[in-house]
This record gives sequence, structure tokens and C-alpha cells, in this order.
Amino acid sequence: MSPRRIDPTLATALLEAAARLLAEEGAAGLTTRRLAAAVGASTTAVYTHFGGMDNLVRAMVHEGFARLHRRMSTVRATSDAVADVMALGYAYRANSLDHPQLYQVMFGSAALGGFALSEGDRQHGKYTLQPLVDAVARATEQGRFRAGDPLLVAQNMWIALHGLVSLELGGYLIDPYDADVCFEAQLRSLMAGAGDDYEATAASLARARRRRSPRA
Amino acid sequence: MSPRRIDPTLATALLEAAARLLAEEGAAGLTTRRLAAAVGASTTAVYTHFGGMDNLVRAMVHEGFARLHRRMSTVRATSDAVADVMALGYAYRANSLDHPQLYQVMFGSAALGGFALSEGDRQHGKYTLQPLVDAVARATEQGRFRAGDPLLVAQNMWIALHGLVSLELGGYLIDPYDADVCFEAQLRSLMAGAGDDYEATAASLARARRRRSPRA
DNA sequence: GCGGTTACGTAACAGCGTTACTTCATCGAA
DNA sequence: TTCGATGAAGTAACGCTGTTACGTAACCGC
Repeated sequence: MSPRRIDPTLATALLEAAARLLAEEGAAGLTTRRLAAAVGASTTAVYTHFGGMDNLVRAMVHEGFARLHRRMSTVRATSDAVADVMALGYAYRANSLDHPQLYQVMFGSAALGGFALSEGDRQHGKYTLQPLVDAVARATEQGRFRAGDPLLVAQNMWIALHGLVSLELGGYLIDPYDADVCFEAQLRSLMAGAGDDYEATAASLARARRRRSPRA
Repeated sequence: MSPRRIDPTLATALLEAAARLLAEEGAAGLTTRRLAAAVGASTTAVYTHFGGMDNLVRAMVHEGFARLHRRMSTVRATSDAVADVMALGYAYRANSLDHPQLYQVMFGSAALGGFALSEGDRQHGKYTLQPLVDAVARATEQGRFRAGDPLLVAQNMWIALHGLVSLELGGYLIDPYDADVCFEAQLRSLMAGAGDDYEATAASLARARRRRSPRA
């Protein structure tokens, strides 16, 4: 086949095709050859533009973190900071469920060609967590959470949220209690663990639930 | 090479070699050919004994769950049920850190040839959680935890623990707070979230810490 | 118009899981 | 004691993977 001079940037086409392949067929379906076929190019395109499959995956992961951050940023601060924290939890989980395969790649739950996050990638993840840290700080100022470092509290909430999403996506939550039940129970437990009054959390949870974004 | 009639059971030799390969070189190092070379056999040995790579992995995962259950079962019930719960948390994390690669395979954090847990495998995981459910039930009876279904409470604790271990093994917990700090902070938060008095938890945590098993 | 750079395709290499097909050792029965 | 069956092992191949050496064609600055 003769060389083609069609796409303005084959790189973006590759990224879009990779995202589609990953979403539709999972990590196993994302191969250089299928990628090349999807954009009508050769497998070497991946190497000229990204230097290898792992760098392409890294670019996708960066985009995933950016989207997660965008999604978290849509949660506005209100006078009920605890509701804000839980609204962020809803946003986090909703984003993960909208892009399950990408989430599993982002957090290592799907090995993709020996891909591993670099130090810089982790800084990206830290940045993503910032809206939650802010909300926790405000909840602490409002006296709902007991005194403590908002970063540590937020990190522990994120850890628990990740555990839930990770096990939910892996299909480990079945039993009598499915992921929805576990999620709301965990939100209440997390707020109580941070110092909020158990009953006060219930009212905030109702507010947070009303603020759920309809779709990504 | 002529056929060999050496091993009493090549199946167990394969499993042992697989465990060693996985532990020493990670999921990427566990291939049929390297496995065959490790036991001095051909790749077809995997198929005659396990019917495929994924079934061999499944056998390893079952062994991993069994070992986790054994480890959890070494935590004895005491008069301080909250300390028991946290001691189980220590045991869970210690077992995971002793077998990090296996843990990541067990919970899907390392794709191994399209391996996926079956319904029966999940029942196995449920069985593993039982010691924690019992401890939570006793903490509830002792009035330390607020009234609620021990299974749901235990499941949420497990979810949070998995989140921590998963992110720790993936190298996501750096920052000012490393995994050790996050772990103990999370234990306190979890107990408080379940209804325990925040200060009472501190004393129980000290007891649980003293009970840590030295090694696997 | 021309030379250098860059982007791309072709073809190949090594390695992967998997699977016919063959060989050989063992065991039970006549 | 010999014979047939069973089953476990090896050999070789298929199709797939990521990756790379090499050739070629298009673009860009002069």
C-alpha cells in the first residue's frame, strides 16, 4: 500500500482509536495491529508517534486523570462541606463506572504491556485529589470533621473509594450487598470515621445524592 | 529429548515453579515456556495437568485465598474485639505484602492471560472474610460498634483495606504520607466509622499492634 | 529545484498461548 | 507372559503479540 497523507495528526487518531478499543474490548483488545488497522495505518505508526505501546498507554492514562480531575471539579462548594465530600465520592465513582477499562489501566488493575506509572504520573494523581482535600479542609473548618490534616483524611477516603471501585469493577462485590449498598454505607462510615456525627451525615448524604450528575 | 519419568507429580512441581516465577519476576515472567524450562518439561505439561495457563493461575489463586484465610485464622479472639478487628487488618496487610505479586493476581491487579475469577472463586473469597465478620459481630455485641449487620460492616472494612494494599503495591502512596501512616490512620478511621469511640480505639490499636505476627 | 528530515510501509525476529500428532511407559487382562 | 489400552510426555507448528531494521516517499527550508 502506498503511504497516505490523510490525517492532520495520526497521533490523535491513534489515541482516539486506542480509547475506543480499550473501552469496547478491554485491555486484551488493545494491540498494535488492531490499533493500526483501526486507523488504516501500519503498526510502526505507534512507534513513530509514541515510541512504543507503553507510552501510548501512558498518554491515555494522563487523559484519564485529566478527565477525572475535570469531573471532580464540577462539584461546587456549598455551605454543607460534608455533602460536598460525598458528592465528590459520587463523582469519583461515576467517572470510574463510565470508563471502567480505563480506570483499571490507570490504577494498575489491567496490565498493559508492562506499563507502569512514572514518578511524574503520580504527581498527576496527587493533583487530581485536590478538590477532595479542599472539601475535607472546609468540613474540618466547619467543625464537622475532627481536627487533623485534610490531606491525610482525604487520602484515606480516596483509598477506601478506590477499594470499592476496584472490587466493584472486578466483580468481587456480590453477596447480599451489591456495590450500590456498599458505596453508600461506606460514605456514611467514612464521614463518621472523620468525626462527623452519624445522624448529621444522613442529612448531608441526602443532599449529596440529589446533586449527582446525570451522566458524564 | 526422551520422555522423563522422574517427578511423582509434575503438577505440584509446576505449581511450585509458577509460584516462584510469579514471586520473583512478576506476572510478566510467568509464561508456559519458562514454566516448562523451570521444571525441565515441555510446555504441553501445563495442558495435560491443568488444561491451560488460566487454570494453573486459578489453582494458584485458590492457594492464595487459602493461605490468606489461614493467616487470618491465626488471629485469636480476645476480650477486646476491636483490637481483634485491627489485628485482622494487620494480618491481611502482612499477608499481602509477603506475597505482593500473588495478591495482585488474586484481585485482578495483574492480568494473567485473560484469567478471570469464576462464581465459585468468589465464594472462596467470601469464606476468607469470615474471621473478620465474626470479630465485627463480637465488637458489636460488646457495644463498641453501633448496631448493624456485621457482614456489611466487615465488607466495608475489607474494601478499605483492599484499597490501601492495592494502592500500596501499585506504588501510589508516596507524598508526605506513606503506606504505614495511611494504614494506621485508616484503622482508626474505620473503627470510628463503625461506631467505636475515637479515644477507645487508640488503646485497642496499641494492643493490636503488639499482636502483630513477626513473619509469615 | 534540491538535500535533509521525517513519516510511513514492508518484512522480519523473538516470544507468547495453544494444539494436532506422535512416541513411549505403564497397567490390567487373557 | 504377552497384548492391548490408557495416558502422559515431546515435537512441531499455527496464529498471535510487541518490536525493529531497512527502504521509500513526501514534505520543508534554502
